[in-house]
Amino acid sequence: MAPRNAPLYTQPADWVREQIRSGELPPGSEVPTERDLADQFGVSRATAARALDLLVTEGLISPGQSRAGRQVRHAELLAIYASRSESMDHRTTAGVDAWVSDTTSAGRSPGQTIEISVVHAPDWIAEWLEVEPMASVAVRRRLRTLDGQISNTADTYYPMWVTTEVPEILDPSDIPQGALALMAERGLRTESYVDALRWRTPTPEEARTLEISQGVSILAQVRTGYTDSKPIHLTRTLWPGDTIELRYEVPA
Amino acid sequence: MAPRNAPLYTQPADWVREQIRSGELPPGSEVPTERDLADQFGVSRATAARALDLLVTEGLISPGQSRAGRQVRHAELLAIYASRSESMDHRTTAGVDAWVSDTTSAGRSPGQTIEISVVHAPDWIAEWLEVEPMASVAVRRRLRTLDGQISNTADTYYPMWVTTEVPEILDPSDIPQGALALMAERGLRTESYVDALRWRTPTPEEARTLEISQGVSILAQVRTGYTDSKPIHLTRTLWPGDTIELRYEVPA
DNA sequence: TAGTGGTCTAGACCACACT
DNA sequence: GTGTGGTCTAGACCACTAG
Repeated sequence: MAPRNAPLYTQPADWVREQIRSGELPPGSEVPTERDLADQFGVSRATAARALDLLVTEGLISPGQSRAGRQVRHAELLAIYASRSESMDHRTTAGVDAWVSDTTSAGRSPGQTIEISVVHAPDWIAEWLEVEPMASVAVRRRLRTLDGQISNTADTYYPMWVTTEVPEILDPSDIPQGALALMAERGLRTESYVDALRWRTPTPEEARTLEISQGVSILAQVRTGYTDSKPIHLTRTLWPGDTIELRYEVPA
Repeated sequence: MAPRNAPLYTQPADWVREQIRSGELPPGSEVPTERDLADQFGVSRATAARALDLLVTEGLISPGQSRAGRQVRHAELLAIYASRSESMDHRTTAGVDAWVSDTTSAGRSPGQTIEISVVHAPDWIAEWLEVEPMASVAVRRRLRTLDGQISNTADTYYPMWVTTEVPEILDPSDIPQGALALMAERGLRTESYVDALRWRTPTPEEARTLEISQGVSILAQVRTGYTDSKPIHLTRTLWPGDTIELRYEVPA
């Protein structure tokens, strides 16, 4: 199976991976310690550690912290429909936040906290929103949880002229029907989206917020909403890269 | 800037990263060797190596191979429109393969090689294509290059009943107008897509094909095409995860 | 208190690709 | 040849956490 000259650390890695795959090590259970693995395979602790690091980047086990050790991660792949050709219009007007409705219908328990602030727009935001660099923009920062675990962060930026039309945006409480529906009521109906998807390593701050290790990468989804070819909002959602499947349903 | 108890290896990493950012180390230039870095910062070679490994996973430098050393990578982010609300219909009927037309209009030089085979469908393909597991399906494997460099692999799977309608699919030569346009001529017009996007670590074989190191992750884009709510083709495109920005333009 | 992962050192051997 | 990165060893110290 393995190539002739495979590195030594692939042996412990393959063994633990197989233990997980077969169910011998169920989700949540303790992974053998580096020292135990080293003894078992007759390798140094560094080699055993490298094997486990491999499984961490594969998302199979947690990084482990001091005495707590490493555990087998729950392999719940979250499938999110980022666009749905029929119900998109329904979602933005149904009076329910899309995140809440999507995850609830999947049998999960979502939650979110909201913070409002006004910041100077970084270059990439200014470019998408077509405002001057360093211009003031309003931000609604949402930290979303799923079944009590941190799932993603969603920061929505609005040009200031939009907030004068829809001042509720600056209110740090939940907007029951969703901000998009509220904007539509004021004549700012989102007519089209552009999503830009990038996959990168997190900054230390992002890694801390999402409670992931630096080895795991993240998916940055930047959604810009337009009305009359004019950008009116931008949402950057950061997902842990290995637990998410994004789906787009589009007419041809 | 750095936290108080930052690991030692962040120092060489930060220094080299800054050299690249400032242009002191331009794309294509040689990165200092592990041994030189170790001397310069008074650390062991392992620590210097760890610093450079960090930059590899960030996509800033190449992994390096024996005497060739490591080079600063060309930071060309390739932006691909995976869906465009207006020109989608145009692309599938214009008589030009979408990959060729998109990259050519961006001023790049695309190329691709094609292999045809018939295989038993793995579970996940059988599920999307709604055929029996292990049923025979036809595959067109394309290895695509951009300016001479390997860019991505695109494997398109067709249920066998489709190939009886469009036997040209089994011909291992380029289909000038594109397979989708040809299918449309035979009454199999793709009416809608579903794209499923996942980010994961590559298998050793995938890493070899795409000529990337195992540390870098890949984007797997699985596009299933439907006509009359029936799946008629599935394309799995594998991109090196850190060089690609996928964009979806969708009506709301 | 004891054991864990995180980090670091100072060596070493190897395959490989440039010269 | 010669220097490179890839790998491996056998130690070590530390912060942290569970019991």
